[in-house]
Amino acid sequence: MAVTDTSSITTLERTLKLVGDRWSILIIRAALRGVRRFDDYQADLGIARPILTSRLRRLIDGGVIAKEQYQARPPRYEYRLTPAGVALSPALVALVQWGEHHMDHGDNDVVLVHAPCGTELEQGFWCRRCATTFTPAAVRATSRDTASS
Amino acid sequence: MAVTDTSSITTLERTLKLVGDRWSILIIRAALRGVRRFDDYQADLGIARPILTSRLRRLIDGGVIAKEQYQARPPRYEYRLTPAGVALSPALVALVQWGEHHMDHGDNDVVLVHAPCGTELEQGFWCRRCATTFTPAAVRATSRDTASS
DNA sequence: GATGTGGGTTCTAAAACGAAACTGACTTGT
DNA sequence: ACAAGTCAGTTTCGTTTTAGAACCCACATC
Repeated sequence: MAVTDTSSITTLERTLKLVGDRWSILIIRAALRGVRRFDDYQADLGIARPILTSRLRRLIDGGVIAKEQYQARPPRYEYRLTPAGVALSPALVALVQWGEHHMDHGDNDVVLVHAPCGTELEQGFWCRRCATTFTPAAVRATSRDTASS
Repeated sequence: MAVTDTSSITTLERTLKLVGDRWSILIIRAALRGVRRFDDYQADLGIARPILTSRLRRLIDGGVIAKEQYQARPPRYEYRLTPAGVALSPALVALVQWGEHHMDHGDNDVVLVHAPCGTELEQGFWCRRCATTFTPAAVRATSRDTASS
């Protein structure tokens, strides 16, 4: 399975440097749930305040979260996802999905479903041209130049 | 967007405790690429040996990787993904995809494509019943009982 | 003027990480 | 037989990150 190749190591590594820790993904999920303010993140996640400070800064630098002032005096800010941050939700969903299916989940049997019909969703790769879904085995990495040729 | 709910916190947290560090995902990618042996992981990733030891142990305990003896004397082992480990590839792909699109990638423009036709893949949520793809906005979390009703 | 709130910083201890060397059980070459 | 090499780790030690508790500051409210 050729999901990656040598030259893409850097990108994944940098992505993981940004969100590949125990808190960032949880912060992003909290943001998706509507959490906006410092203290709310702190209470919601049970994260230590200095860590939250540094994670928020890193996510802001990485373009995942935007810090917006919502009142002038005293200056108060809220932290909300950028479009790039929202675009991380497939990764988040993939992790939640995997956890629900493969971790020994004692008490909770939560599943993610297609809201309109209630059917459990599958996550797949979609080819627009072929109008088909396919498995990881049919994924290939290539450079952008040759991809469009 | 209702990707998650309160009761699934535990599962995501436990999932991240298993694979939410800087190395585990990279180890899994190496395994997907065919890396099998201790020293090969070490050389491929540039990871410190003691860390590799502890990560492999954790991934084995988590059911992501299996340790198999491939020769008896001296006992030598290889570390390969279990089906659960392979099932993490959508999450891995989602992260790679996101990185390619949203990180400022200076020099590498690698994209993931549908191997048969070379078209860049999209990652989506697929509803088997409706035979349609949909966005994160149409995802809802529910308990397993009510999901199938 | 006392207390509360939001958004942090400082300080210190604990844990994780990394580099390099060492161990142990064999295999291979001479 | 003896030296050197391979694989899969462990040990040691020093550095970096992370966690937790407490503190600080500007302002708002009672």
